[in-house]
Amino acid sequence: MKVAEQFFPIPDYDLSSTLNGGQAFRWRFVDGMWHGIIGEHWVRLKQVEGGILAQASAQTTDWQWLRDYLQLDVDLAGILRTFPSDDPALQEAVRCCRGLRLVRQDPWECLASFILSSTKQIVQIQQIVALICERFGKPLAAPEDTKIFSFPSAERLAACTEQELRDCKMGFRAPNLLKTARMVASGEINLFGLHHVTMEEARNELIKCPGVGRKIADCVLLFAYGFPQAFPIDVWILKALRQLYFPKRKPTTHKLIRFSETHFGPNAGYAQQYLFHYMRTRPQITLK
DNA sequence: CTCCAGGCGCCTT
DNA sequence: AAGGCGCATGGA
Repeated sequence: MKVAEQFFPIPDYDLSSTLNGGQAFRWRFVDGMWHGIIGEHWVRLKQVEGGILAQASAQTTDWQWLRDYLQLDVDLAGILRTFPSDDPALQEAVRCCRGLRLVRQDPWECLASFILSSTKQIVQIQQIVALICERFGKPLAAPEDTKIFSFPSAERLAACTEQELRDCKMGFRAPNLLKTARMVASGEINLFGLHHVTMEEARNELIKCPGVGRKIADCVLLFAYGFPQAFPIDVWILKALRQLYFPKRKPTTHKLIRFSETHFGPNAGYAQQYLFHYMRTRPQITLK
């Protein structure tokens, strides 16, 4: 197999916690490499000394799509310095998964994936996403004999029946994904436009989609639009915030939203991802 | 078997 | 404003 190969020198980039940490759902670890699809590119990434080794199709000469996705130009150390210094729990979470990053995803793929995420475990979300890609995605030129597909466009999903989507095991989320796909395909929601408005305006637009509330909107704001202060509060973060910061009381999600806006600073979204990963990988330490 | 999963929307107080 | 509940499906 002929492939193009490129080395990206970068410190503090942990592929495992980044690609398998519940931000994106199409990465698989095979024979020591992370296999993924970004737009219409297949790619394989390997964690090596001092950076990341990437393989892509042989005709690849421009790697900017990968640099953008991995956010290689982000100054992680600078971001970590904006975290509150008087927060031992957060500092411990950072020590525990140093090199965890946020990637920059396609808004439609991110929105659709997180509509499928509600009350599902990450493994199941991965399975559902894999099914809709196989069935409704565009076949892509693949290395060796593997079959790979793009993430299905909003237009393609908009043309599905609700039953076709239910057959991908998404249950009650099917009508939400279908209606949202139709809103995006028709232009009723303009996902491209949200790059140029404030976070609050973008959130208000996203929440118009059925099946999209505050939490899912914040995931899209953080993982696709790159608003670093977006702070999605799911059940794990809810537990973390209550146990770490309010062990006596039991504040509501609304109160915790207020707390997160002031406590974590301009990169609250990164702090959220560290706490999320910390809770999921070491729930028994200090927190239970 | 029961409980719960990167929630949302709608229904009661 | 705050809390309860149903929603499909499958792991643990």
